[in-house]
Amino acid sequence: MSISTKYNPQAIEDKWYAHWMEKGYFKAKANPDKEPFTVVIPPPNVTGVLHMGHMLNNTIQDILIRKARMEGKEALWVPGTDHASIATEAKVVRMLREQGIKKSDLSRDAFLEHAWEWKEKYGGIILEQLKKLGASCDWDRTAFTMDEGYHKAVLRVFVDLHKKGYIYRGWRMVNWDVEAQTTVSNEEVIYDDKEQTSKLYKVQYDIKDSDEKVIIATQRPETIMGDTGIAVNPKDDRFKHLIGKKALVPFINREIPIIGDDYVEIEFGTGCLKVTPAHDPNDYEIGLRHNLEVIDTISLDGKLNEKCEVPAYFGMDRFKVRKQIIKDLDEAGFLMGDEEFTTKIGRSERTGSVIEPKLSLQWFINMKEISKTAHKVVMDDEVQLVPAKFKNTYNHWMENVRDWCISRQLWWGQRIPAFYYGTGDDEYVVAETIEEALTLAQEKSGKTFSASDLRQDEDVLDTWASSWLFPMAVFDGFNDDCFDKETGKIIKGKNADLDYFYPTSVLVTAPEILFFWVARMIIAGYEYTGEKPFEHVYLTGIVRDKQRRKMSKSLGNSPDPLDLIKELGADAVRTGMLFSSPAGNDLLYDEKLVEQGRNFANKIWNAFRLVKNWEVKGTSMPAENQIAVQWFDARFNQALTEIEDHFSKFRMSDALMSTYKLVWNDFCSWYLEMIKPAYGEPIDPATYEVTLNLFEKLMKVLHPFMPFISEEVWSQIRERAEGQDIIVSAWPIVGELNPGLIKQAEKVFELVSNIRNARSSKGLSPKEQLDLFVRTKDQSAYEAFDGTIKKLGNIGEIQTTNDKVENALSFVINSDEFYMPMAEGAIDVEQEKEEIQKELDYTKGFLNSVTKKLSNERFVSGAPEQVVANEKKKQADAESKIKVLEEKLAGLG
RNA sequence: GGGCGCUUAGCUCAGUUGGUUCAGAGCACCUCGUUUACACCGAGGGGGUCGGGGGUUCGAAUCCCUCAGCGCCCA
Repeated sequence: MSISTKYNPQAIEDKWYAHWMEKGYFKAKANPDKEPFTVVIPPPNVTGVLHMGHMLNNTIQDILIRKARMEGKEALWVPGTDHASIATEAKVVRMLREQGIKKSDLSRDAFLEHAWEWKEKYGGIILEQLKKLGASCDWDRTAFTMDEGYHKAVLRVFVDLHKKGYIYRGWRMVNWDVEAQTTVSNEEVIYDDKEQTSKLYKVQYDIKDSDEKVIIATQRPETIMGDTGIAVNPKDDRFKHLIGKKALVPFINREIPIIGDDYVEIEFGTGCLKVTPAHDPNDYEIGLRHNLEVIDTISLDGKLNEKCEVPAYFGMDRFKVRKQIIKDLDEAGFLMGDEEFTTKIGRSERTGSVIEPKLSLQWFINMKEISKTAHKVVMDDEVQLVPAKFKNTYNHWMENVRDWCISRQLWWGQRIPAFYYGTGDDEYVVAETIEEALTLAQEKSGKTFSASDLRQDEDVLDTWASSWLFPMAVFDGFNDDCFDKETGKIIKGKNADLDYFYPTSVLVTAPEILFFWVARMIIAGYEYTGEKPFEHVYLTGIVRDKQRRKMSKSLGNSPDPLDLIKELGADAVRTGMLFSSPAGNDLLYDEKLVEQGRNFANKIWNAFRLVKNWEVKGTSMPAENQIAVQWFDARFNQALTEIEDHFSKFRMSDALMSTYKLVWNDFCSWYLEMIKPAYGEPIDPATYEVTLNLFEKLMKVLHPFMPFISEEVWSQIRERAEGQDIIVSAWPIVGELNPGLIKQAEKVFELVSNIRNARSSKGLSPKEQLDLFVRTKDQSAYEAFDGTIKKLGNIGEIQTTNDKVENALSFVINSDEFYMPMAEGAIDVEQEKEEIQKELDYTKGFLNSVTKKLSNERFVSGAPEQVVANEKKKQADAESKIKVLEEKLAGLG
């Protein structure tokens, strides 16, 4: 059989993915005989393309799912996408603009048609890309947050929460994105990495009935016309006498009160703060405290309106007005100078335009009450965050949880099911359908309406207000059968999938969306099912480049994952991502890591070639192979124990590293070398069979990490019947541990290393065979491994001796002495003496420190028995080693 | 400004309640090697006073204080 010396992943990967799909291995269904293991994907955005973050995130999910599947669980990974209201709408608007179509020229329905078209065309790309990675999702269950059922669920929840009193409508200071013409959440406002230099302008205000003036400092002089107060710190001796007087706004001479408020920092600026409640969140709060008027001088498009009372500014953009008013103030003598200061300017994550704080009527969810359980369960580890350090962050957010503004001034998404029948603030009803709304409206108002009298709210819901239902909604948990509108709960026993697969097992996601999404899913989960949505939340790190910069398209520092897969293979990419990725730690991406993964695949491939190319013939298993098999079996069990432990703690990269070392070091470097027949010689059938078994077990452990190569090797290593694929094979069980044997083997390996080392230190070729004399008290220690030592150390004869051997290469391990006789004159006695003396000095120093410790009365009485006993053993070992070395030295003359 | 966290070998990180194998792993690096699975390899090797200082203790990478630097979340 001829197999390439290089592993070539491309053809193999596509072949196996197609095979798995065809066999339906990814599909899961409610099966009471099995334990469920469920993962729902963090739905990628429909506008997205696969980036390195997805690679990491989905690799981890696939590893968990594949392992669970092999463990005999009903493993279900539900894929899906979310509709990404703002991002998608922005994309569609841009696309239309390129075609010369303005959104404002389209009706809502016409626009949505374009949006759906766009979604159908591009929305599934990312899921297709995940297949290249090997993701074993149940694709039949692919969910989308605007699917018909999902859409209904979102509306149903809105109606329900409104009924329960959690949803209300109110005026709030929101982050207004002038360009996208919508509010965005606090989390969607980004502040520049670097602080920016901005100017603080000093503007003088006259005081009514007084010759005194106040000078305020502001970075937004264009909002002056919206001022309704001047605030000073009541402790500020410079100004406190002014409190209660009236100041006059420049140009328009509006009388505004001077008030005292602790918020004002005495040191900052001039110590006088102009208060513009309509255009600054802090000012709004001050305004509330002092009952100040709210004058909204900036329109939704970012231009000043008539309320600013200066006709020259009407319809002018806020930033243009800033430039203009500085000139005007200066000319009129109000400007008293400016100073530079550093600030951070908030911009919209979506459009990059400067966020305008704006007072507006929005829908909110009152979070205090509804989030209580979700707060508690994480603190109590009922829902476990991994790594646990995120509990702190979570706690802090929950303790200060703020109401959630859920309306967005967009068209793409779930339109808020509120229907207005009049213009009054309270003249509306909330209902799932217009028919219900009509009934409710008539009941509430006592009047008779037709459908056309009702006007549905123009806004849609925040995308997170749909994705927070994901773990329930993907199982159609809000359908008419199982959702009880009276109690606002999902009833058990009405939905087989939900009953079986929910709560899900693990959620794997990025810490960035801990609040956006994770916390809210926990809230929704308890609200509707009374249960957690998932047992564990595994928070991955962020993928960064070597300079620790976040990977991003705009920086161009992210490789294209698909190119990478094409070049090096999906298995390599998967392991590469994982090699350096402890939970919650950022991953510094380096293509070297992926290359390491590729090298690993190649190593496995060549080990496979070696074994597969052996000629099988002969008699029984030789003794050295028997011990090798026993040892590797013990080592495998030990490693598997470690690997299981790592998995149980979600230490995925450690689990991979243990597997890597088991395969490369223990199996390839030691075991295969131990049993490898001499060149051209056949291997005995028993050793061959056992080796195939071991290889199979290794491939199983490897499968979750490297599904493709493990399946390929599995398929070739033995004849397989239909359906005997590794993906559905049984995960190995830890067998008998044999720590004694492992220890013994370690000693032997150390001996082999010493032999090789001694040889190479004398410049001898490894091919040159030597004999070995062993001087030891425990002759049995090395006996079992005689054959191994001969083979790996290229030793001719092994003999025990009671005497020193002259003219030999020698070394000491613990208190055992080893000699390899050399030709006369090959040993440099002086050099030898020097080396022994060096080791002797070191050992004496070591003994000294141990003895000192043991002669310390407080140590002997204070330390645990075990520790003291151990020190005593160290002392004895050192003493005997010194004796051996001294004898040796004496023997050399 | 408030809260949380980090600093261990050139790089990325382990190090569980202070005390067996406590100073480790992978990669990188250096030397040697075209040995018959693999140079995407093999054999061997060097490298850290655990950020600085102080304290508790018989004993500290591990606990406490402090200084310095970095990061994250919230305002």
